[in-house]
Amino acid sequence: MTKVIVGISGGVDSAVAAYLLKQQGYEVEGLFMRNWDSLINNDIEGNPNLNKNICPQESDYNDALETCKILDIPLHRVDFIKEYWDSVFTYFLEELKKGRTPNPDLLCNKYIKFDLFKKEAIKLGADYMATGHYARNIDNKLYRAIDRNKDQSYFLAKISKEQLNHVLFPVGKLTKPEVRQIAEDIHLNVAKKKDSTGICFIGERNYQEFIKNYLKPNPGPIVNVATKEVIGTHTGLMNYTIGQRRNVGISGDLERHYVCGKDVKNNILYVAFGDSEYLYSDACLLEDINFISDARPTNCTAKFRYRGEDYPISLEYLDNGEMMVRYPEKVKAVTPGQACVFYRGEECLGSGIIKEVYKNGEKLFYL
RNA sequence: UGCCUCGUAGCCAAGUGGUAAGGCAUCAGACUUUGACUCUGACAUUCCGGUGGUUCGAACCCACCCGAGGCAG
Repeated sequence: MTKVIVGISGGVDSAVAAYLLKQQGYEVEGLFMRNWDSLINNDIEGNPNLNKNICPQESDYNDALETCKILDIPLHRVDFIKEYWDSVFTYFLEELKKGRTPNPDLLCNKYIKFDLFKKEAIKLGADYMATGHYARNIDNKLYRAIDRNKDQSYFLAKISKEQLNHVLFPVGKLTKPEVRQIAEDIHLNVAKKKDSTGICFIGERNYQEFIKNYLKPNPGPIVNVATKEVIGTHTGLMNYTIGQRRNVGISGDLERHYVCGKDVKNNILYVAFGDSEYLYSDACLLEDINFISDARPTNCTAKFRYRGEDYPISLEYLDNGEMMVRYPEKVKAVTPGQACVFYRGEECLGSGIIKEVYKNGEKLFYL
């Protein structure tokens, strides 16, 4: 019998994934993973769960146990707290120090779920591993989920083709409502559990407070990018992302204002007013390129943020391994540190990390 | 010292006799496996610098006081 180890998180998607595999005749076992410990990791400020008598990770574990009992499958457990810290969280902090906006979940998939977790699954005798991701793996090609609203292929865009070997995404062919319906039909304990949000394995946090646990705030001037006027004080560049409106902390006889750039060297936060041209760009330079697909197109589409739109782009492959992406349509709030993920139709081809942002052939001085 | 203007929620700011617009900020939700963006809702319970007065009735009219600024000098 073919054995599949399913990453059981304590949520609906992985639970339904396990159920579906069992229906298909696989020998299914669950593996619960814990990668964050609020006490060990000094996750104090901005943590809404400290005063609760059970931490959410343990509560999720209990849900996972209950789910596996209902499905009548065994549940294993493994902790990668140190590994998560070393290969995901330190990167996250280093990027923040550079004034960039990292997306730790892409690294979590690359280094934890589709590496350490997979190795653990193999140790447990797995022929395949499976997760509750909304994405599709067809012959080691990564495709978007059928449910475009829940598609998570963006988060998988840093893994390799090899990492897709023997990987199943059972809910990728279903819509979220269908998954919920199945969960209800088989009376799963987590059928109505709210979708999780926030950094994967860490959860919802007051972001600025959360960061304070690890990085010293360094206040500086907020400058109107159009007039160069100083119009306020920021709490530390790491607390802001490009395109951000809320929590910028200036007020007065003004229109809506958005963070449009950062000068890390001079500790300046640049702000633009209204639907400003300063928020748009038409090209960006990518580093840390990863291709899942063998295809190397010069024209395709791309997303610049999770749940962002698809934009038509052209790709230029540079000699140093970096890439120049051009999008004549102009895109709002393209942000250094975020992943630019390439698609050709339904296939997710790969990604690069945004390094510099350009408009009219010039690197934007405020980014 | 004389004259003038102004003083409305955290910040701007309408309203000039009939019972407090709006914007920004903020807060709370929705959405969301990255910090957004977007959307929805709440936001001066008799109060418009203070104290008196006129009036059926004032933030809006009058007097004085306090405070901010400007012009004379």
